[in-house]
Amino acid sequence: MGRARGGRSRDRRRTLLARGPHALWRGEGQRHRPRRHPLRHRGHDGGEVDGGAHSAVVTESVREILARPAAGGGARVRGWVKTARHSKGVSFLEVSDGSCFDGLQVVAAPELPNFESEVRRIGTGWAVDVEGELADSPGKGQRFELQARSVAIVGETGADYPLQKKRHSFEFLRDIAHLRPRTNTIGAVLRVRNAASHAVHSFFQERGFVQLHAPVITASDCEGAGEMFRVTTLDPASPPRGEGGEVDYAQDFFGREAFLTVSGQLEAEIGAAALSNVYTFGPTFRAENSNTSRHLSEFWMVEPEMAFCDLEGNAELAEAFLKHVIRAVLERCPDDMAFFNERIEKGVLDTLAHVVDSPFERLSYSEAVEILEASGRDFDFPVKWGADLQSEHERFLAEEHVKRPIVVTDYPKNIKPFYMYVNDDGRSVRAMDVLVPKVGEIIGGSQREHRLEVLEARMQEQGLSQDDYWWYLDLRRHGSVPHAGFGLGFERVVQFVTGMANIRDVIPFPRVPGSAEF
RNA sequence: UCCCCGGUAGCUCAGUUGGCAGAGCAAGCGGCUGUUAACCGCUGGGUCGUAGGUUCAAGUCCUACCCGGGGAGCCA
Repeated sequence: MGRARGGRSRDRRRTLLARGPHALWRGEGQRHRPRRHPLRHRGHDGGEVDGGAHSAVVTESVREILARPAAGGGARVRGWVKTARHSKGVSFLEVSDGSCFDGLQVVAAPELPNFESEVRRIGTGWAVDVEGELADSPGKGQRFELQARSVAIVGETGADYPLQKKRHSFEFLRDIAHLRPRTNTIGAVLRVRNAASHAVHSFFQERGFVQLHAPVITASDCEGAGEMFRVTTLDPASPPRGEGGEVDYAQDFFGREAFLTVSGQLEAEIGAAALSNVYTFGPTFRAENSNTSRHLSEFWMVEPEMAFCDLEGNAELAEAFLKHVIRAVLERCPDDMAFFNERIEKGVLDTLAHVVDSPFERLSYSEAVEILEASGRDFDFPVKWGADLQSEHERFLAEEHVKRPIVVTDYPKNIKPFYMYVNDDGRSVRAMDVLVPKVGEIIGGSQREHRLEVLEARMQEQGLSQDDYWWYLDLRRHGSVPHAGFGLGFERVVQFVTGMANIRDVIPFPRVPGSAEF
């Protein structure tokens, strides 16, 4: 960011960047205040702020301009040209600032002093600062247009600017992740992702949950879940070694082995054992060599944990939660969602409306097995009580059998982790998976084993050291209560809502095996 | 990690039985009074993923590797 390349203009840009968040905060607040002349703005201290070309003050966003009740009055737009159409007597620029799906059409006439010298050269991707009069547009495709009084060039593009006015493959866009937020699709994804993220917090906050900040660095391999990324400051070329030649992690930064977290669940359980209802929402890391459209090495996970709660309450919360997030996105991003419905996955709006309006299907694992056995399908993997459900089984249940999200509960004990509550039948645990069409497992959760003796027995069965989990066991010695929670893959929710086929395209900077550019 | 498919211009792709490397878009130049992925004309642009091999001749056939996609496993 602060690399000193150019002289003056570089410095100015840095100043703008430095003021950015503050200016944005003020811009957000504008919506709740009476409208005023868009070219004159008040600072937060009430003073007038320079509306000149280099002010850091955010004027109206394109979204706000397009939401004006009527044309007339001045307006200013700063953003990036999505497409430019030039003819001899007029130039059209579609300018987008990312505030909404649509750009604002700018009409530039030859009377502008820089029409020949600059305006007619403007192409896709140029950054511009335009002031003018907002008018009803005589053309089709937009309600308003900005008739420019001045068009200032802020930044040009080189001849090698890769984004064109045509469809690009998502594979290509991943290679230019620094530019792809400027595309229609990724821009829409990022706005939807933002709305969904906000909805995660609003859902829990409205219900009195406390957000618990789980650690990113952890010393124990929490659930025995998958490969973990090691965190170390030892010299990889010559780490200190013990007498047997093994690496001596006692000399490492934390005095022991450390890793990036694969789940905040165990810490969330600590929170629930005091604050009753908590949730975590943060990045999670898995070093699995997974190469699929549904896995990332770094992803965001939402993990609520509730004291005095059983599996039924857990499932109810999961259902209410998904519906809340979907409703929030539909309400807040209608234009973006219309685009996804049209260009990315036809019918996704109907699917989401159906999900929001109908209750999730509930099935026990045993019932699911019976349904699969009775389906007459020739599955690649045989269906048998005791074996985990395969992708093809989950897909059949969610996509064909009920055609909406489905909650499968009470899985065989042997295929689930040690911390899940053992049912009275002794062979199943109070686990649940929420399966949705296309994406598959979107939520995994359980009622936790809060009985010390049972938990210890389970850990012994699975060969886990009680020393490593001493604090987890200690929670069961002091005021232990039934509790439950789940983990939800945030990117999978965004995938489900947008209809995007590949999870790498719903996170701004995807990390997958062999790739951590940007 | 396994199975299948692919890699040709900046992008998206075509390339016949092994016989001169192609198109559309983009870029550059010119034209066009209101466009909507604007339109019309002209011009430039190639390590055919990489390294070997077969052949008079390889984008095309063979081998290995690299990268990407789809599916599977693992999971969220």
